[in-house]
Amino acid sequence: MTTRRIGVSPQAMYQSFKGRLISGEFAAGERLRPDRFRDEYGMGATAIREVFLRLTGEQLLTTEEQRGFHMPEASFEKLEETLAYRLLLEAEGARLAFLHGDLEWEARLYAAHHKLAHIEHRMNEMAQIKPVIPVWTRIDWEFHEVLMSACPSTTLREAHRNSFERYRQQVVAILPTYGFRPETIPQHAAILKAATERDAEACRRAIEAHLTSHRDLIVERKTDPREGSGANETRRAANIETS
Amino acid sequence: MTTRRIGVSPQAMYQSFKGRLISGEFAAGERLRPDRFRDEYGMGATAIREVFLRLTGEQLLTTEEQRGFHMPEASFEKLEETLAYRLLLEAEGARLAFLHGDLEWEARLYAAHHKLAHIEHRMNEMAQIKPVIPVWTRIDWEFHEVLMSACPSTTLREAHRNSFERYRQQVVAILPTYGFRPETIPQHAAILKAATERDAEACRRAIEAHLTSHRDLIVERKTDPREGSGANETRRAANIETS
DNA sequence: CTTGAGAAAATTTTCGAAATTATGTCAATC
DNA sequence: GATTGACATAATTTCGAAAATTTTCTCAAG
Repeated sequence: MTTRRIGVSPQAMYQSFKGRLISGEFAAGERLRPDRFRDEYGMGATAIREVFLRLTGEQLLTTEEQRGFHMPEASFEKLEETLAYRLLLEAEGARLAFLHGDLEWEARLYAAHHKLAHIEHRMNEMAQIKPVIPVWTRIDWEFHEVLMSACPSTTLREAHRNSFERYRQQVVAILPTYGFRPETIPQHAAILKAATERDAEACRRAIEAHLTSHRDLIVERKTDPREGSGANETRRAANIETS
Repeated sequence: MTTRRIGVSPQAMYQSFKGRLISGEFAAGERLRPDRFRDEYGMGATAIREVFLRLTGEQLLTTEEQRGFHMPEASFEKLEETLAYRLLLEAEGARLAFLHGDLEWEARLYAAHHKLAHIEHRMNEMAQIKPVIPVWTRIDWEFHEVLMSACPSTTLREAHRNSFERYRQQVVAILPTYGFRPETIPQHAAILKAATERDAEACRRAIEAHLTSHRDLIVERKTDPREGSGANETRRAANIETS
């Protein structure tokens, strides 16, 4: 039903590859050739190419005619733009969710927050957080997705999902901690509190504080360039390993 | 340079077809088979299919595995959702444009408004506006695009473009006048005035009044169902002609 | 008259090869 | 020595046909 011969379905490949695009596996600007992933997914290059085309439509890949596919360029400006974009959508979605969400929704939000707080407290005591980044990314998404889930507009929720993905793509390309800091824990709690009190403006401020706390990190790095320009070196090295 | 053999480039086909998707040529839910347009564009079905995939990523087409491509479904709910989505992005974009726009930008906005007011006054005196809808759509887009152009976030401007296209797709599928009414003229003028005064809140209200004036039309039709359910009949008939 | 199984038809998707375009190399010239 | 042009190489994109899937049609049973 889901598998064809020995390969995976295009839909599964789409989901899988999107996860890789926003988890920092590839460096910004890196060229991605479809036939490079043929064996890995057991599909023809054309089928992979079609998945890439769809990801291009979602701005998670770029393409120039006759130049192939590339990872989108990353920059502080782009990070700020996608941050503001996501903030705009998430604050509005949360506002609408506060108007429509019932007790069931509140309960699901608490459940999602509990999972998130659990893993984040664990990360806080780990020396290397890199291995848990993919699972943390998923749980972080689940929390913000539950927050939006009581918003009745599917259009807005799907746009928010895309903004989340694009923001994360910028974050993992630029920030050495992949977006996690100890401050993240009370920030998520503040969002939960604002949601409980149905205070849209407080929630907007909490989300903004949550997202913009990355800026401190950027300033720190800019004044303390011990390890080069950031996370890209690690990323590139990881790529060399796998090829 | 732009043409290959006898056909057009995929990029040109993409632009052209997107125009057709938001001009009401196809009915909501209609199935669109790539090979149907092979002769028209002088390309293989696969190349057309790839353009469709990209448009799917932009939500201007839908696809289900093994079920081909379809026009997105249209409904009053979806119209309201895309309206709210576009309003959110355009109001924010205009707000930022007010902070960054210079005199040159203001001048371009007046130029765009002049063109728009000209064609809208002409439309107001026409018996059949349908033939000028494509050119009006383009000029209407130009005005709103110039309004956004002083917003420094490319991310937001591109998201707004997509919201405009998706909103228009809903409008032409549902509203018999394709979104044009006599009230449109002073509404555009109100947006221009708010921009001149750099009043973000007034601009937001003007855009909202502009977009939501369609609702009157829906209410009118619902209480006066002289011509069936709306514009779809005309649309479907036009399709039969061409097949 | 409705329902269901099986087969035929139509459609979507995939594939490998061909055509087109970009890139890299090397020699010749200024 | 640097630049330019031609040639060879590599990569991307496109194509038509084959494979896989869904839909439609037929016909018999309840």
